[in-house]
Amino acid sequence: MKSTLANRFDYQEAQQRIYKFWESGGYFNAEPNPDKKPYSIVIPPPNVTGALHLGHALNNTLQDTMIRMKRMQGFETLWMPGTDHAGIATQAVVEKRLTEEEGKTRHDLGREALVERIWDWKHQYEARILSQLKQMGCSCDWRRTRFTLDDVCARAVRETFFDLFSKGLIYRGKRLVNWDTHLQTAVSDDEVKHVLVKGHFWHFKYPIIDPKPGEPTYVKIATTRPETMLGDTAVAVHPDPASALDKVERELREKLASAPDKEKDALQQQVDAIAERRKSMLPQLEELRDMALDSRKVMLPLMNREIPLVADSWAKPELGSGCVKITPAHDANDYDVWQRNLDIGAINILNTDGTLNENAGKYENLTVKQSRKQVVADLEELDLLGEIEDREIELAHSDRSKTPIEPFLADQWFVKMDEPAQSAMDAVTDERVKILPARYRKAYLDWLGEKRDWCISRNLWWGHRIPVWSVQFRSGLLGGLGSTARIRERTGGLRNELQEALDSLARSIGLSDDYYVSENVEGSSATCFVGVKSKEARDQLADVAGRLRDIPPVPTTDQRHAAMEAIAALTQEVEEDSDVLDTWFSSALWPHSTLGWPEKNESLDYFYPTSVLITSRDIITLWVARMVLSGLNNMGEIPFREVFIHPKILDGYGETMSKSKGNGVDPLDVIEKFGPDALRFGLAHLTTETQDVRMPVQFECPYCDAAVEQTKKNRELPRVACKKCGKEFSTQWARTEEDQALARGAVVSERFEQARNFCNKLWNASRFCLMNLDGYEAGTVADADLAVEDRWLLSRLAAVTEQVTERLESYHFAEAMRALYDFAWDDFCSFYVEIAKERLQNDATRGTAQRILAHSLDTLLRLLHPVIPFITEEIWQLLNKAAPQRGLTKLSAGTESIMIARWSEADPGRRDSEIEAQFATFQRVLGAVREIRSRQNIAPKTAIEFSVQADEATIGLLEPMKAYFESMANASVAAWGADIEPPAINAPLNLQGIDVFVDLAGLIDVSAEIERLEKDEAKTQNLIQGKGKKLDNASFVDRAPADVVQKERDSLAQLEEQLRTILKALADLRGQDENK
RNA sequence: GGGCGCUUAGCUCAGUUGGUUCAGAGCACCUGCCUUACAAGCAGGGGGUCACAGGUUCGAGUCCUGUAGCGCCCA
Repeated sequence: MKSTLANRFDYQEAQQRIYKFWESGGYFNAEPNPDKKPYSIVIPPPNVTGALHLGHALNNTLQDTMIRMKRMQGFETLWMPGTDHAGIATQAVVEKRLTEEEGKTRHDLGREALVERIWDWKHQYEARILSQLKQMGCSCDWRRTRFTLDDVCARAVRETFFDLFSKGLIYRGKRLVNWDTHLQTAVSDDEVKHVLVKGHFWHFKYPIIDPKPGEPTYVKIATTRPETMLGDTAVAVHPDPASALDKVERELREKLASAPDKEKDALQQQVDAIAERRKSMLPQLEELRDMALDSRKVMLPLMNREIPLVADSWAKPELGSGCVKITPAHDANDYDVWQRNLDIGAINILNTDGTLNENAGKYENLTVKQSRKQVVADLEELDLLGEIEDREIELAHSDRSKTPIEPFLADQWFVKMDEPAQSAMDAVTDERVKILPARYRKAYLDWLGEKRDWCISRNLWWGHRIPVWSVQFRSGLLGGLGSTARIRERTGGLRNELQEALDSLARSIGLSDDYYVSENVEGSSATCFVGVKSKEARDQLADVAGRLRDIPPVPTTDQRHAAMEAIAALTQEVEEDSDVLDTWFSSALWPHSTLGWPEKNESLDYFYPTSVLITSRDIITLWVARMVLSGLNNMGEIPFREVFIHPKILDGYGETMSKSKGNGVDPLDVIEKFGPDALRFGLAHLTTETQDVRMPVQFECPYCDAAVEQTKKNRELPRVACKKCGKEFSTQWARTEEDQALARGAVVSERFEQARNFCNKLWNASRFCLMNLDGYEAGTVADADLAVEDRWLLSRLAAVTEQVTERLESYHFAEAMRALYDFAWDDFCSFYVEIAKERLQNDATRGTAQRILAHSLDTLLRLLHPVIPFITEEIWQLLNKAAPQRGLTKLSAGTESIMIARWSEADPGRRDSEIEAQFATFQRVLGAVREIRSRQNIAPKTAIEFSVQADEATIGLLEPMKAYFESMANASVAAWGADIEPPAINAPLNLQGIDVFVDLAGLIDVSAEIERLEKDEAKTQNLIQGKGKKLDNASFVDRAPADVVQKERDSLAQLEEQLRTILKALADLRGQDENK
């Protein structure tokens, strides 16, 4: 075995073999087990739009690390995997491809065919994503894999919708939505990004109708979107312009009083401008206000529509003309004005595709852009156009299509948020859900605190269809006109009849309570909505709809037939809502829907609430908050006890990584180059408490492996030339055949090198152990048999075990990695293994050294396994062969897989600060000898002698380490003691309380040594001076704690001692120099 | 406009409850080593006015205030 063990871990070969071994062992599987405590995590389902990137890799590394540690700690551990359908994003990529490759739109294809294509896409990317996770080593229970659009999730969605619907928490309303004219759907506020663009500010004049003498003949307004004037329904003026101006002035003066000088001028100018306005404009604004109160009107040009002047505080007397046009259907602020002045009405001038509709008169069918141009031209013609200013405008863009958003009045479904939001806030405020790091609590609470109703409908085809049907009653049933109360009574009766007929229909196929007839549609007495719970119930309504369109009914039972006839007698049209639900509506249910809710089952009971959610900060509001409120609503219980928010990975320029920018890193490229363990260790090592980490990325030349720095420029090119070999390689942008023919340059980061090197170090240290376990005899080790270095290592091991456990459990991943890295490299490899080399040569010491090596390697592997599972498993298997039984005080056999080995628990009894201090002294002296050796350029093969002057206690500590100075520094002790004579020609090095002298007879580079000592002298002088000053400072001596002062005094004395040594050595050397 | 962060070595980052032989790590750089686990390594070394300005304190990279720059989120 030992001779065949390669000096590098072949992760390419081992990766699949080990993963299969785990899977076939069933170690990933979780089943409710009353003898164990549950620990569960649901994966933030990656969306199937594309493959995973480095951010996902980080996210999943952290989850797998926690899962693997908890599994080893004896918890029944479930990591629930799955993917998300991501409505808009996925439909958009498929539609885009459809256009690019076939020149077709979704309408050419039709709903069913498009959805089918999206399913194809989903299958392809889901497979890719799951494969990526597996290659990373993720230990999910794959049997349970879910998709937000699968049957299990769909059932949970329908159940939730039906519940909220029948509680009256879901309603339909005309609301201003962010309309994406390209995708032709509403998008949520969170999917809108504001971009600063260059635009204009156009000033218009609207004539006043029948001005009285002395009154103005027109009002001036301004807009950044001229075409919206076609939908104006009012012009507003402030109801109390005088006090509004006063208020603004007061605020400005306050600001002025405390402003720094350089801002004073600008503020003063603003104050002056207000004063000027009060003089020149206030009378007219007050007059307009009076006219508004008198119900006077203005003439909307081009449309020749009379629209009222209204008094509303949205008009700002300190800005522009003080008057503002009101377009309720196309501006959020104007919409609010409408809500305060309902009489003015709202006129929608847009079609869903962004062209103007019939309400725009002669501008119908023009695009927004065209109509804007035309409106401006026509107003100019009428001499109603004022000045045009250049201005930068924050323009809302759809994050999905990158096209400008049009505010648009549309029918949408909403969830009332007051109560759900409050419940979700309470859960965090009272810490049933802990958000870590705590600073993210604020974002969560602030957002929920707004309690804005949640728009849950999306005008898409890909997603959960909204389970609502609109029903129109037969007109004859409503009777003639009557009072509002009469109509309400009558429609109420019809709804009851319909509900009864639907209940009967449900019962006829063995369902119950699957329909809920809601209030009438806003403004209509003939139409109401029916919420539908189950899929079966939905199919019944589809049949009813067919029956109403005279499609012959399928043969059926009498009861069902009767119920359908009853419904048909009541209704003349039954229609399914064509929209789908916001994706977040289904992902909000993820923690319980994946466990089978609403079906009651053991897994749900056992694993819910989950233990922790690990995610990144950009979806705290979109997802985390909604999961909490959905969990509380459906389960009556929070979905997870903790939320850990990890950093985002940015590129070297501080920009987020993304495929569309070309700076995205594919985890598989990193795995190929550095291995899965290095990917994971590297990512965990980055996970500090900061909110972002930077990762400069490079192209890797496929020909010569050179790293080519990625720049903002070359990252967008289809081909890049290697800086080293000059050959060109292709990038992700390669489209032409010529480009694609070139070898592809992967995008990677050097930041994984450290982790790769660490894995290699671990591999080789293990290799060393394995090679030296020949003749290993299992057995416990008595404390009396432990050497200094053994006790030191065991003390360190106990400390590290405790640190790693504690740090991982509190999500301090980087700190845990640092502890492991430092221990494995510095303590275990650089010292323990080096010392062991000497001991392994000696039959008397060999046995104990082997046992400690086996035991400590065993422990180290277990501590590392959650982060670097592959390499630790491989070594574990080898160790099982070389040393099947291991343990210090109790022997036990290595488990068949390290995955199911017991997590190491720190033994506080092994902690020994004295031994650690003693060993540190040895390390310092050894370091001093090595330093002098190196300074003097003494070849490693040349043996040297050194002396140590220190108190007897220190020498006593060093005594047992004597042999190791020889094996580790090729240096032997000439003399050591409290009172020794330094060698005649020596290089001294001062440690606190210890002087090390290396005998340099015949070896010395005198001038180099003098130079070094002079530097040392200066440094020491400096320190002495600093300390002297400090101790001369009466207030320090008086006010600082006594022990601090004493420490300074001791330290000064020591420094002075050191200085004497340096000066003496310098004098000797200078003498030596002259002698030469 | 509001919120949350960041600014420490050429680069990417650590730095606990404020205490001068702890300003540190990895990469990069320099010197010397193919020392039988590891050259993806070993032994050493150089390199930082801790963004800037104030303040609190006997003492500030660390606490407070302000300024500048950068990033992200929300309006």
